[in-house]
Amino acid sequence: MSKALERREKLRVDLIQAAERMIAKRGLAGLKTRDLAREIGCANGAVYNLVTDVDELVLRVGSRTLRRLDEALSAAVRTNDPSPHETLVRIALAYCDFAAENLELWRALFEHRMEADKALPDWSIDDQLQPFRHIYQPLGALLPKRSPDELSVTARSLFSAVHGMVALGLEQKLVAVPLPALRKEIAGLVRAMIDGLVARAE
Amino acid sequence: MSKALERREKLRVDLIQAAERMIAKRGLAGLKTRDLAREIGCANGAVYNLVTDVDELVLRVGSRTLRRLDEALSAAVRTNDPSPHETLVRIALAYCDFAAENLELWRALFEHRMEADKALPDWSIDDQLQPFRHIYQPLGALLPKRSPDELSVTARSLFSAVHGMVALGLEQKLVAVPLPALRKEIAGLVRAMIDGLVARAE
DNA sequence: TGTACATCAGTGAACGCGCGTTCACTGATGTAC
DNA sequence: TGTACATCAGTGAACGCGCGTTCACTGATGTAC
Repeated sequence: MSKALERREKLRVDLIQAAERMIAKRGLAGLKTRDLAREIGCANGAVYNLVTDVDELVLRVGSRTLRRLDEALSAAVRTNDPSPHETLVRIALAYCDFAAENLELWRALFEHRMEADKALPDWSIDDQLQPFRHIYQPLGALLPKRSPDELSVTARSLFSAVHGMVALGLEQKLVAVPLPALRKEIAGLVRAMIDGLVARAE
Repeated sequence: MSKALERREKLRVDLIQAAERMIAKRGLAGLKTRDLAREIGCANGAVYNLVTDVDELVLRVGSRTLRRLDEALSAAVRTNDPSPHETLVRIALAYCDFAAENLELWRALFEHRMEADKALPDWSIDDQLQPFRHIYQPLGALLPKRSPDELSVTARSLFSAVHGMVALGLEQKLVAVPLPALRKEIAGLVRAMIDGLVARAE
């Protein structure tokens, strides 16, 4: 039996990786069970032995994406320049770079919607909260008088603002912004935001 | 013939308004030609005499939404306090309020994607650029040394940042943020951004 | 070691649903004489 | 004013496609004796 379980587990991992590649290449809407089955060498129906749902599959891929994002942000935090100011700028730029390099996977994080009645599993919710903690620390150093709750809220706002710039910047719907220009804009606005926040806190 | 044309034109307007109501109520994904036809009292096929496409219909609704957004922002600009600083805050809050009050219509603006090969018609592109001009003016007053091009870019960034806060704030996917708290956050961060931008420009 | 049996992963055809779009047809409205 | 004809909006059944999911069946793997 152990051999069978192993095989099954390997196939499950294959499936999730194939789904990841497929989303990365063709976007969330390009994810099809039949193509996945062909890719990992099994029948269409077998997918449902490995995973209950396409929804679950998307969430598993999302989980991997969030973990990689988390690593990218971690790397941006631990660098030689420990100034919280510059750390926050690096985090913002790392976010921008990650989104640019993983465009479709990153978009999938926000595009995906569950049916109204189906709840997100706990492991997925957990994943989604991780990235915030990187912002929380340096922000606390800059705004020492804020309570943990206030800091959470501000961290979230800061993240949202950067997210907005990245999202519309990479959209390219109307105006194509070259990536270096976008990075420069983000760095500038993050510095301005932090300056302003610190000045107002004094 | 004029009678017929009039009737046809009225039906066209009915159709677009019905589509608007339907998106507002059920979201972009809830828009169905058969429901629309029933709503305006004609056969399913007749829709295609009034409009070439569902895509066109969505863009027409988007056009109306953008026009209303534009009005809301205009109203935020012309108030008794002419300080560009506070004007920008009012614009941001007006954007937030508009999004909250027109949640699904506002979402539809960003969710809708044309098929890759089909281009946006000119009138639609035009509409989408209008809202920026409200930010441009007061921002120019605050940053007099910037060139028009630089100002455009900064205006866009500022808009994107506010958009991000509104988008994630209204998402409610993980953490539900009450609207008043969101407004306060936005006002705070916009003030900080502007302070920072002005300070850095000196 | 060998045989009978049980389990369950794997198969792929078929179900089911939803929906945008088309199309042959009709009937009301308008025009020509 | 009346008749024949043309036009074209309006009809709704049918097409076509895509795709997630199910399900009766098979065959390989593992267990009991």
